[in-house]
Amino acid sequence: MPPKFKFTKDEIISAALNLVRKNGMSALTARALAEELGCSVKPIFGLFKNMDELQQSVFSAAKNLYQSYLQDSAFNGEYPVYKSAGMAYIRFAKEEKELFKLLFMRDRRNEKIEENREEVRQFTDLIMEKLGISEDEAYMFHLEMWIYVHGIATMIATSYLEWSDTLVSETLTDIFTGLKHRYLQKGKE
Amino acid sequence: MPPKFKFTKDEIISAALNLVRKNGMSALTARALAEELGCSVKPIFGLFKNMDELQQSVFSAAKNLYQSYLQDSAFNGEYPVYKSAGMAYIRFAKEEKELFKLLFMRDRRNEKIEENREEVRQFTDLIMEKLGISEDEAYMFHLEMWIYVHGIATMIATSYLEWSDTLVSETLTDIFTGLKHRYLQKGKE
DNA sequence: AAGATTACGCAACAATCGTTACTTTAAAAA
DNA sequence: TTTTTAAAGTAACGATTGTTGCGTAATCTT
Repeated sequence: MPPKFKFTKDEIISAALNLVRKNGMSALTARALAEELGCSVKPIFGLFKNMDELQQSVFSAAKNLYQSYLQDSAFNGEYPVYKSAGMAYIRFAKEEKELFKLLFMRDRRNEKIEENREEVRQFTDLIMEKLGISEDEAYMFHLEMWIYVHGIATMIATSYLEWSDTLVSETLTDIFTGLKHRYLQKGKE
Repeated sequence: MPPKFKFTKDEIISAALNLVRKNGMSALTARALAEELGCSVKPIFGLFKNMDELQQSVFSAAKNLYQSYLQDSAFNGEYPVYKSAGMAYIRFAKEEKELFKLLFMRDRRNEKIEENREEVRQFTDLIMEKLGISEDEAYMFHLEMWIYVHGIATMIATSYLEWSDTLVSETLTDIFTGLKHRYLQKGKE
């Protein structure tokens, strides 16, 4: 009886993500999104309770996009498993600067990295096995490595640094090697 | 003939900086600042052309505060000169999270670190002398070191990481040592 | 002490935001 | 074909922002 929906939730989220990836979350206004979709604001509020709910959806969509970067990098086989995660993080920072800021340069007062070791368990396990060090050491190893990856990524996302994939790759290897020597030496003392 | 000014430019900037350091630049509105000062918005626009000009002034004030961190750390003598700069950067990130974001986590499309080598000349000179490597190598050395410092600082500023000064200091030394070995070895090849 | 000058407080303006009555209209059901 | 139902369009509302005109009042000059 009623007219069909002009847009699906996914179409709206996709258009919203498009706005956000170009100019950040602040560019996501009801009217701007309506213009992007070529309609009034009504269809938006028909499918989403309010702009907050839509923002959450866009945030999730951004996470999914990052996950696809991780997957692609891992299955690509260009790098070893552990390294491919770092390369994906940095490539995401380069190609999706606004989304990277949204996901990884936001305030995290309620989710400290030190508190959710579980999330990085896959990485620490890899390192434990590869280097034959304890879990605590592997955790610190990964944290130090990730600080470096995060440093490069944030610099690239803010357009403060422009490094080629090759240079990034070489440097990550150097850093990894340096860390490895330090941690293996630590074990001998 | 006219009544006295109720506030000086510096007083206004100081109050504005107070708002920004607590809740970021978006918290700096004309009315909020007027409330903070206990006056109407008129005195603000009497001394500043518009809010943009005031924002610039607050930005400069934030830079000055960071400079004082650098100075204090350098003259303190707790760390070697080069290290004190990194420690100051990280301490600033910890104690002035919002100002750190404002200064060092903003978009820099027009001022790439690779383009203004001059700004970091003081550091590269230090490293050239200390390690006896070329200017290009010293620049890369500093860049790698600074990526690490920046990584820690941004994590701390976003409350994603909480490290004691001691842990930061020890880790920076380890990283520095690792880098030094790599760069000295590179020279021998 | 009176006058001139101008900073200040009040209140309004336009612009922009999220949100929502009210109306229109498309499309399924009769 | 007509009726019904709800999605979509229009346009308004209230809130918040920067900014400014107007009247008041403070203080220096005379």
